[in-house]
Amino acid sequence: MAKKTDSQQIDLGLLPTLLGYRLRLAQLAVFADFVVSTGSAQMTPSLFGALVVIEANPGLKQTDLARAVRLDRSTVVSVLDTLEKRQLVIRKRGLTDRRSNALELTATGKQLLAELLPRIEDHEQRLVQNLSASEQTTLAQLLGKIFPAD
Amino acid sequence: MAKKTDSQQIDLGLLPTLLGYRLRLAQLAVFADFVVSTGSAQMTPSLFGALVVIEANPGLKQTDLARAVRLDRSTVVSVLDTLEKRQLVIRKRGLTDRRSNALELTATGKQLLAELLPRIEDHEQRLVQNLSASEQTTLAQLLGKIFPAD
DNA sequence: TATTGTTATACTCTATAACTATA
DNA sequence: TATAGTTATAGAGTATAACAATA
Repeated sequence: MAKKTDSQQIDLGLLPTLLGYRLRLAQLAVFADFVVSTGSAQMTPSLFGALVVIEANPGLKQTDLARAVRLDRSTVVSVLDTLEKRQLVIRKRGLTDRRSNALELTATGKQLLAELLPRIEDHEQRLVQNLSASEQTTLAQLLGKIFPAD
Repeated sequence: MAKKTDSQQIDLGLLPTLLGYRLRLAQLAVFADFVVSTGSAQMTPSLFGALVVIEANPGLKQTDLARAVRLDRSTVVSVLDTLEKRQLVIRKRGLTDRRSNALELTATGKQLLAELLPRIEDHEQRLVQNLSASEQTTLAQLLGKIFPAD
């Protein structure tokens, strides 16, 4: 029996013209692919981001990490709890300031990150596979103009 | 006294090259501006999206709305509870199928949406103010290629 | 049997405020 | 006094599973 209230084509109105709507859809797709790409590692963009920043800035303190990844200090605590529980990161006592922690990747953390990098590369490629090289550059530039943040 | 662990420039590593990172930043900016733009109305992109879709498809049922805005049916229940509590939407009993609700904007809902539209217009303009008209078109196209969804 | 809306529940992500230890 | 990290707590936002009414 055919449906009474026939669903099929719902009119999205002006939504598709809104940047925020586009971004949300794009992000849903990105997140889903990210998780698949990193599969067994139980990774999320946020955990991965923390690993990357710590690797690039060994010894940085939590407050700085928080600013870098745009999270509250308290939020970073739980990110690090997760990472430390998985033995990917260690919190060393700050040398000069004993209030702070000096964050570093463990050997395991470095190894995982190294393994992850090519997968993230693939992930990135998959996302933009419908774009030419120049389109990819353009997209990055345009997004950068909306929110400059390198 | 100057800071010991000098924060300032944290290296974000490869993050700025990742589409997901760019999208997240862009979305943070969009959301913040959206809330400011709609200010007094206590709006969110998600509530606004529901209003738009209901206006464009009066009488649609919750399941269809859920599919349209890519939320679970159960999630849509709470969205509609909020909207109905604010008297912006009504759930009418389905005519042909009494299991379903036929969703409609109330007069208040239509009015609010009408008032909101120019503000959303401004909001959108503000976001892309650093882009030329052609760049705006390009951006929409490129995002559409990554996640085609009109 | 299947679908619609709903509830109960839970999980993730995030922030605010207050605490402690250090400075 | 001020800062670093932490805890306790709470609020969005989301989903899954099970349920009653209806098909």
